Amino acid sequence: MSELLKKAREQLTSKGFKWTEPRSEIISLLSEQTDAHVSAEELYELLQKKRPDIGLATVYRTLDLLAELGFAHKLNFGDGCSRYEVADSSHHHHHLICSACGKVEEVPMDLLEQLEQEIESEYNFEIHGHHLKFFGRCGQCCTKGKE
Amino acid sequence: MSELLKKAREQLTSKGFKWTEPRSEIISLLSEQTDAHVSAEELYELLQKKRPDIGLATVYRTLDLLAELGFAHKLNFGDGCSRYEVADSSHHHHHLICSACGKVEEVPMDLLEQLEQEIESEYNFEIHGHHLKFFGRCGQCCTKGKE
DNA sequence: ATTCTTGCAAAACCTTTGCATACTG
DNA sequence: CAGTATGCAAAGGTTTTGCAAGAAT
Repeated sequence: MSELLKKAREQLTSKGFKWTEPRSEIISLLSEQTDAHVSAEELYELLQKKRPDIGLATVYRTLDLLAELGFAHKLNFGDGCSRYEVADSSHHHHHLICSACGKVEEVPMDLLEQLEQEIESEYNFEIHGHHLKFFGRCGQCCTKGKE
Repeated sequence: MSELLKKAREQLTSKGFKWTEPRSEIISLLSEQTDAHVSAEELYELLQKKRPDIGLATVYRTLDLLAELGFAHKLNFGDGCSRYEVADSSHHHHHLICSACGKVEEVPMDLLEQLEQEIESEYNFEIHGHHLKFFGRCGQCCTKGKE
């Protein structure tokens, strides 16, 4: 079992949740989607190939659980469904969303820690995380627009 | 007619859209919701009191149009529906979302302009806007949790 | 044994769409 | 008038839920 799965198992069982095959498969598959932000439906489709016995509702329930435990991030790019990515504390990043073609790019930066501290002290709000999205036009679409 | 409505009318008509009573009423009502981030459904309910003849579909269509024109911001706080606020260039702000009680607070800061410039030059992405959300626990919920 | 989890199908929910009618410019 | 916009109801898509059966500790 991979390091990641072990960690997930620990987190789940320590909080009274049970470690089941469907959960293991879903977490494993989600963690393989390093270049995509998958929706529940997409993950379910991928899962069908290997485990056609696992239902869509279980995918939804597991992803929600993972998001609640902080193991995954639930993202919204405005395309009508929630999308998920594994939370990785060593890989903080933001998203660039192209309004023209819908492409989502990641920006590996995290320059908000100072801002977070300011807000925590000034607003009496305990910050657990943040989500920063930039909207605009990607390089390709900018080029196309000028042709 | 208020300054804001005039501006909206100009923006709409200059782009070939028509200025109608439903649109006028919806924009007017949206601009009054200064302390709330209303959903389409909520705005529709409010509108019912004054104009029961305006349909829900028109509210959706108008809000979408306003968001496209940049006159309103379409927001997602993870509560299952889109929420809207009038875009006001003089009032840049971010959102603090309490995971415990769901309350959304506004932070009147905009410290991202420098970061935007860095990203634009480094990633060849033309930024039009951003959404920054902080998740955590508000002061009230922190206090409750400790009791 | 007890508690949690699952699959299935149905339901709930928000949002969009088709179409005939009504309105704007 | 021509082109948009609207209301209504129906359809669409995503997500949640009830419940009986199954699995984990």
